[in-house]
Amino acid sequence: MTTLPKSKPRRITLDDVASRAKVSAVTASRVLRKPEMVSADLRARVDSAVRELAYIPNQLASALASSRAGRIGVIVPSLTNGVFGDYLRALHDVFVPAGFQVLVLNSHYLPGREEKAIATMLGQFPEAIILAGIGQTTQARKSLQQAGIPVVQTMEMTDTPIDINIGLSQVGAGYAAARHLFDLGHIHVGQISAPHDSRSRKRIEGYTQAVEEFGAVPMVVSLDQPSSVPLGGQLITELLARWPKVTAVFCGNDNLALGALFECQRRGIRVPEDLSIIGFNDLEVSACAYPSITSIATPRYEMAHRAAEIILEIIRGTGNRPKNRQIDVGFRLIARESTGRLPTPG
Amino acid sequence: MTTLPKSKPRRITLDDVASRAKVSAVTASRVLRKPEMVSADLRARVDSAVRELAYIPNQLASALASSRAGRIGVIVPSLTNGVFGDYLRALHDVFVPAGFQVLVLNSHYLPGREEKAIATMLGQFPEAIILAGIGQTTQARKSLQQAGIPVVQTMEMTDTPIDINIGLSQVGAGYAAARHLFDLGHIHVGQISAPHDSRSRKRIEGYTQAVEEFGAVPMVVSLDQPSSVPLGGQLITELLARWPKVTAVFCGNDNLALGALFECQRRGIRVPEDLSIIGFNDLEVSACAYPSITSIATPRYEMAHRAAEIILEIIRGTGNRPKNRQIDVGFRLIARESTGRLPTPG
DNA sequence: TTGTATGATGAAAGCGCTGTCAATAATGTT
DNA sequence: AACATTATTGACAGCGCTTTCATCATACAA
Repeated sequence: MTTLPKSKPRRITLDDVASRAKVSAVTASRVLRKPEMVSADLRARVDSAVRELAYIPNQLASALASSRAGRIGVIVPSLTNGVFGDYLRALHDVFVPAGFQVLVLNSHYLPGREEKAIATMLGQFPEAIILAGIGQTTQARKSLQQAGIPVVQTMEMTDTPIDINIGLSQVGAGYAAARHLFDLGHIHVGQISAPHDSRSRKRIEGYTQAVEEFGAVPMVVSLDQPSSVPLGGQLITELLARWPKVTAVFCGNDNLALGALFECQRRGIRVPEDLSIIGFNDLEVSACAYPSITSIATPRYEMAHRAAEIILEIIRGTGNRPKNRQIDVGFRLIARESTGRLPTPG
Repeated sequence: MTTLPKSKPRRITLDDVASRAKVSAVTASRVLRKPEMVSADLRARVDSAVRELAYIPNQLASALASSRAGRIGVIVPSLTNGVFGDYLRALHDVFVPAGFQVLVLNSHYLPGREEKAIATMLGQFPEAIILAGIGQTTQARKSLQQAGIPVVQTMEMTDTPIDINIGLSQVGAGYAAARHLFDLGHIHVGQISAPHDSRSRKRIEGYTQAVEEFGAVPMVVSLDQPSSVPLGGQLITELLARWPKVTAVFCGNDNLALGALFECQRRGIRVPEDLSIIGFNDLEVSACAYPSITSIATPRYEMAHRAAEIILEIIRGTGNRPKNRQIDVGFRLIARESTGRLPTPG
């Protein structure tokens, strides 16, 4: 293997800037990191050298030398799921102004992929890691604990957090959703979901609790696929085929609810007169659908925002961890047009 | 400032692995990078040391030393917009198996933010950069050209690519959408959009061309906001208030189309009998909405896939650039239920 | 047997930057 | 005037890894 004749243009380094400004490299570095330590004169010289050479600092070298990468690692199970839009936005809103970079990796809802993503992330020396969910593999937990950086598990609650846990009770929220339907007088309450992640399964658990409490029969249809709007149509079709008496359905998330709604419209099933539909997550679309979709609002933005603030405090502060390592941000039922009282016959 | 008493646990390094395996650091490194160069005996010893110590290589150091970061920089204007879901998935599908990491930064549809994102990205030593759109600032173009790495501009076409351009004619696609409505016999064809990005504006341009060609009057309502489903409802309301005779509308994207559809349902406007609606991008939801929404399908997955493959070839290949630096991947009109022929009165 | 490819291993030298600490100049104090 | 204090600046030594390049066995050919 010989070197290509194409001479690769050498990149501008700090030394180039320094020699152009006729100062030492250290001074040039300081102008960029701690300008207040450098006299106005030299600072100006360095600044203009930076500009003239269009110098871009090599973050790799910087991070290696200072062992502060200025990075926050985030691992989410999906980039396309609207749920993580608000979540990521909140993280950016806090970290970017604070001078941190947010690195996002996708676990595709697979614990194995998440483990790999965590290893990759750790190799980048992040200063903290934020995870969605609590279902990390044992190996992953170990690596995270060894890393000695703040780790925040979000979205759901656990009694054995790796480090810090901020989320909400998915079982409780699932229970609340089902309970809402029973409270409206429904007896035959179904459930559809794409239990790709443990949170969906927890919500089913909550549903089951409510069903048992009301002495009803659980009717669950689920397909282990990525959740999507069309899937909601498929699932509701299956549910109604299996249990024609169903008058209300709890959909594992708002996308499924929307798909279910469309399918009902297509088949002339009136919502909520013939079938009540409740979703989960309260995506933006649910409020403006027709009919608007009842949902459980999860404070995703707030949750991520608080996670980010806690991390910042730990990183910059005295290193003290917050007193309570477990924070429950709760949820809220938003009743809309898609759920209605079961009409008493006659 | 004193050192914290909390002794930070030193991280496992390659030297730790090497000494545990009783080999030199170089050998340990080779076991990880080029295992075939090391004898089976030593390889086994190093491998088990890696496992026992749960060693995670420091990518920063690795990248710095080899000046190959193994990273591809991607800058998209939005993470929540479903359009970029397929796009990012395609990039992952190609790059991850090839041993590259995909770094995603968000420009929030702002050229200034994009310029900053490009600078940040360049500071990470990516081996290639993929951009959405062609509207980079002059400064950004300069930095990119200087970087000496492959740069791919996607989503739309330009005659003056920074390096490589793969996309589709947004003007042409906008024209096709409007034309479809005129061809169905409509005369009063409106347009609604959230022209946050230059692509939306190009599509309006295409619409305007078609309008002129048919000797009709352009009727455009737009709000410079992030596009969303509810916004579609607002915009259609405004459009119908201003031009009540409108019988067909071209929505800048499928989210707006969906919002418009819901608003019509709410107000008892029948789609397509009273109003035809065509969207743009062909998101998954459009096919299963009721009525299903006519849209222009853009080959986002294919486009990103080809971009990724071209980059891989350049990086690993002889350094030869492809012959044609401009690739048009086209688009496709998908007629569905939401657009119909204008009923001839009487 | 001697010489020479071949393969496996390690020593040393950075990659580009920042932390530390020493050196110097500028200022204030008695 | 002699000293102490403070503000600037630079020399040097790594951060953890990879890339030469030299070294040493080993295997092969003559």
